[in-house]
Amino acid sequence: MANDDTVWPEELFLDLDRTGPIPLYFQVSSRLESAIRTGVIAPGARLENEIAIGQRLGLSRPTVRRAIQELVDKGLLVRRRGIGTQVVQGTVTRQVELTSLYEDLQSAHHEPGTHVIEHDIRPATDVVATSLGVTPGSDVVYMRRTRSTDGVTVAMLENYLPPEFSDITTAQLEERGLYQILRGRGVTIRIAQQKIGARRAHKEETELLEIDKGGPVLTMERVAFDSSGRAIEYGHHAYRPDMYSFETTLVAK
Amino acid sequence: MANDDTVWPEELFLDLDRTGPIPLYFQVSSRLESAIRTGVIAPGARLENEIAIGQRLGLSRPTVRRAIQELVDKGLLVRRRGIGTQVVQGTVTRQVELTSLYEDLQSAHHEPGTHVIEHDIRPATDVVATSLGVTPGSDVVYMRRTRSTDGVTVAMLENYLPPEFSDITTAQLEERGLYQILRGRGVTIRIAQQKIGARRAHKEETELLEIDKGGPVLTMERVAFDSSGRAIEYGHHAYRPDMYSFETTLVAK
DNA sequence: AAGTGGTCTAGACCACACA
DNA sequence: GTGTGGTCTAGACCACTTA
Repeated sequence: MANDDTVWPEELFLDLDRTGPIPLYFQVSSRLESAIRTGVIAPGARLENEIAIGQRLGLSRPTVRRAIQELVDKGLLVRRRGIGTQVVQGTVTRQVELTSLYEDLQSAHHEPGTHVIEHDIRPATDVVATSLGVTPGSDVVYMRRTRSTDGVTVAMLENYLPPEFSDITTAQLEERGLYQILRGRGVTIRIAQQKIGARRAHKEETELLEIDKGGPVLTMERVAFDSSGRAIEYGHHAYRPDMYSFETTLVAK
Repeated sequence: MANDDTVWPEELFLDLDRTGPIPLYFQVSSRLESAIRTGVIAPGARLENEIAIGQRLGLSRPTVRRAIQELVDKGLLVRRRGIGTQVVQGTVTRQVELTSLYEDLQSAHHEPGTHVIEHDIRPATDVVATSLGVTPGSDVVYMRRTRSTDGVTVAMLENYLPPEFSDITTAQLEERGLYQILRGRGVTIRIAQQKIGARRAHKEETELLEIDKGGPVLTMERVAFDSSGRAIEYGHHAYRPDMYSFETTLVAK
């Protein structure tokens, strides 16, 4: 038995709720995550082995393993067979998540704003029809918006949705993020395919985003699917590169 | 019991190897994945329930669940409680993986080439020192390379490594990707933090990447860590945006 | 009411790293 | 050899969806 294992404050895990709807593995992993992020458990610290943790918390090994696996997948912990589990040394940053830009900006404690430039119903071009899985020429919902934070315009967003969303109002779009509106209608985005690139700003983007003439924009093209795998949204977005970038943490399997 | 479940060809899973080193869940998930990608199992098709699959294959439910979970994480399958498991409708693309550009290009069936412009040992600037976790001013390995495919230069790469890698030769760098060299030395990259953005090309990039003057480049900044969580590589790269973009599939938890 | 995935248990054997 | 994580089993109960 190794004696240099980190032993975290007992209190951290003593009030697990076995009756409520929150899974035990999630209660453990989220508490462990905040302990790591706040530095209560230091980078490089070694955890006890899985069975010992299980005994300490009164949980079976698979449950403990699942909690640890969550944090391994987030890049906060590293497991090595024969060695043990350690807190990663490197800086900890947030994952790129499946949220809309509005929520990204919101959670970063800024004041997001939206302006709707166009919002109508129009026939689907071939590219749009293919992405959304509708027949070319059939009606789709189109919207073009700008997104600003603290008064500065950071992005221009063009989106296409299937016709069943034609009752979304312009006022709703100015108030909330698109994904928030969809969730309010019981539609949850589950999978998104994104392609990130760069190009010169178009004339209109130059004006709206206050970019120097011929300057660069960061672009993202996305198709999003709901829980049943049906395409819900196709969009291409242009971002002011000095105001926005994409951060990711990749974990190798 | 539902009778409209997809039943795949029995042969697909009848030769599971229980003696070899390949986990059963991996054998099942990889076969299922290729069956989906080749269209043997159609988009939208429904799978049998997990217990039935287990009986069919002679596996326990947790093992079957894990195999399915692998494909859910890749965005190929969707699971809904009370409903079942279905193949996603949308187009299937490949995940952004933790590989170097060299291997990305290689696997896309192109001929990658590398040219080393600079390769030396120099004192670490504050940014580099912070990223690699070394003391500012101490020696680090520096390299600047261009990467080409089919004779066209697509990227300019600047990288910094800890001093223990000072014996990597320029010739090695021209032959193989950096990550391949590191793996050959027993160093495996496990976690990487990336930041993707855009800016105007610098003068030298304009020439090397044959970009119009003042044109855009796609940039990536990365810190990579090994299995123990130690920083192994810091780099910032510039890509020709008409030749390269980043594709990702995001799956919401 | 029946069927599904979501969670959890209490064990077991194995491969790998290290002293 | 000892300790670790990696895999696997054979059950159990629950929550949710659909009929």
